This record gives sequence, structure tokens and C-alpha cells, in this order.
Amino acid sequence: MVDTRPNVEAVKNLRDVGLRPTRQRLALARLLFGHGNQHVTAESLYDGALASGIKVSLATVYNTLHQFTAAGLLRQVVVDSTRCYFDTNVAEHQHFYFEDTGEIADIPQTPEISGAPGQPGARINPIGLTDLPADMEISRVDIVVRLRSAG
Amino acid sequence: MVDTRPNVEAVKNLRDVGLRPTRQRLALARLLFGHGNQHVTAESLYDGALASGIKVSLATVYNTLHQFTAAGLLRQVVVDSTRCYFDTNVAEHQHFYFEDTGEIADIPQTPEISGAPGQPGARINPIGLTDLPADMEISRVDIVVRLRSAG
DNA sequence: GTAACTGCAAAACTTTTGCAACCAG
DNA sequence: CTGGTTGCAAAAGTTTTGCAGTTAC
Repeated sequence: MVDTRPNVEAVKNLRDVGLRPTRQRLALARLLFGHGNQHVTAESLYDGALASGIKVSLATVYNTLHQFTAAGLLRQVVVDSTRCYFDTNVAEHQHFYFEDTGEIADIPQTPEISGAPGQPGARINPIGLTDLPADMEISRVDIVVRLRSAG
Repeated sequence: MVDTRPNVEAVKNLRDVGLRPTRQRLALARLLFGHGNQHVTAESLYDGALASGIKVSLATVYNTLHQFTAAGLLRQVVVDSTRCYFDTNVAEHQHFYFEDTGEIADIPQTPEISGAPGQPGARINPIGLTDLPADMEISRVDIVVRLRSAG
């Protein structure tokens, strides 16, 4: 049973990023942001929407994911060259990738691992990255720790 | 003009990893390993092969790239969820990804950035990665520094 | 009313697969 | 010869596109 009451806050959030709060966007936003941090693919979100009785097309799911990403509500995670993952956690953090299952998980943040907040790449500086190509700046540093079962 | 003389060393290298040294594999190996480190996609290698007058099918290029990767001759680089890149440099190293052009470059190794040789993930340990999920071991740590033009 | 948005189906792409023909040893 | 390889074409899977119809405001 999905709560379908209009959500004043969600409407405002969408407006704030310049997106018209349509039925589909509100429903997808509820699925994405109403259940803690998630890592979704277009297909998994589409399946979740259908399972919740939300009427939406796959093309709209793709559009919405990209619009939310452009608006800074989502972050794209590249770990697998056959699928696009989107992360509802847009804070600086890194990922575990489970090679056996294809699943993704956030690497839990510890005090030691944190860099200066809001500083892209701050966390990697301690390991010696100082020289960038001319006229280039860091957009983001992606770190994926790929895991396999031990033994 | 491509040198097409049989290459005793290349034949030996392929045999060493258990691959039969066929015309196509030798030609692709020459393209891949005869011109310094490279980052190729299946399509770019296929185009390069055609341009060099090598008769090979795209399916064989895919097969060969995966066989070479499984044999440890190549390493797969995941930076873009729409394409598979392969790197002829199989040593521990990280990549720049140029968001504007989609190109990849190795991050030049400096003494400060190097970790213990042959220790997967050794380089990232200094930034605090200590706790892994139960019964898991690190297969590899991928670090991609995504760059955009400054200004 | 109007521009933005959605849904559907088709198209575009990359990658994989199945199988007959081919070739290295 | 014989099994591993190759080429082709078709299939599979994900993502994008074009356009008519719908919706938010």
C-alpha cells in the first residue's frame, strides 16, 4: 500500500530544481528518496514502480533519472559497463562492488576516511595526487573497491 | 604499411597464456602491444585493424579482448557505462577520465603515489579503508579522477 | 491555451550467441 | 584429421529518439 497523498515538500523540492512536479516524477521521487539511500538502475526503478502500482513508462524512468541527476538529486555510479546505476546518496563517498552478484554498497564513512567536506578529491589528496593536466580541474574522484568472496 | 613477418616472440607469448597463435590474434596483439600503452574499445580496435588491412570480424575482436583480459594481458577499465575500455597497461595504476571528450589517460606514477607493488588496494589503505564486509577480499581498487576543463 | 511532459514503439548501440566453415598443429 | 577459432548474421540487452496525445499551470 503506497501513500499517494500529495506531498507538499516533494513538490517544493522538484520546483526548486526547476522540474515540474508531475504525477510520475513525484511517484518516482517518493520511491527513490522515501526509503533511505538506494542504488537503482533504470530497470530496477521501473520494476519497483510497477510493483507499487505506479503507471509510468520505461522511457520516462530514464528521462527522470537523468533529470534528477542533472539537478543534483542523484549521482551516477559507474561500476559495470553494461548498466547505469544511480545513487540517492549524493554526498562524497565511495563504493563496494560485489563482483559475484553485481551489487553495489556504500563504503561506510569513518572519521579516518573523511576528507574536507565539499572538496571534490580532497580525500584522495593524502595519497599523492597533486599534478593535474593543464587547464583541467577535478570534477569528481570515483573510487570503487571491487570485492570477491575470500577463500 | 604493416610489418607482417611472423613474430616469434608474440607467438611464444600467446602460447604461454594458452591461446593458439592465430592470424587474427597475432595481428591484434601487434596492434595492441606494439605501440606503447593504449586504451582501446572493441570498436576502436576493430577500426584500427581494418585501417591496417587486417581482416577480422568485430565478434572476433570482442572474443580476443576478453581472452587477452582473462589471460592477464589486458585490463578492463570501467569509466563509462556505455562502452568497455581495455588498457594494455596491466600494472597497478589509476586513470584520468576527460569528461568532455570521453578519453582516458593513465595517471602518471610518482613516488608518492605508489603503494606496495603487487598489493591490490595497498595504495588506498593510507586513506583509511580497513573494514571489509565479512568473507570478502579486495579484487581490485579502481580509482578514476574525472576531469573537466577549468574556468 | 500553451509549453512541458509522458507513453509507446521503433531505432540505435554495444555486446553476445549459434553454427557452418576454416585453420593450426 | 581434429578441436580450437573465426566470420557472419541474428539475437539480446540497455538506452535514446520521434511524435502524437496528455497534463500542469
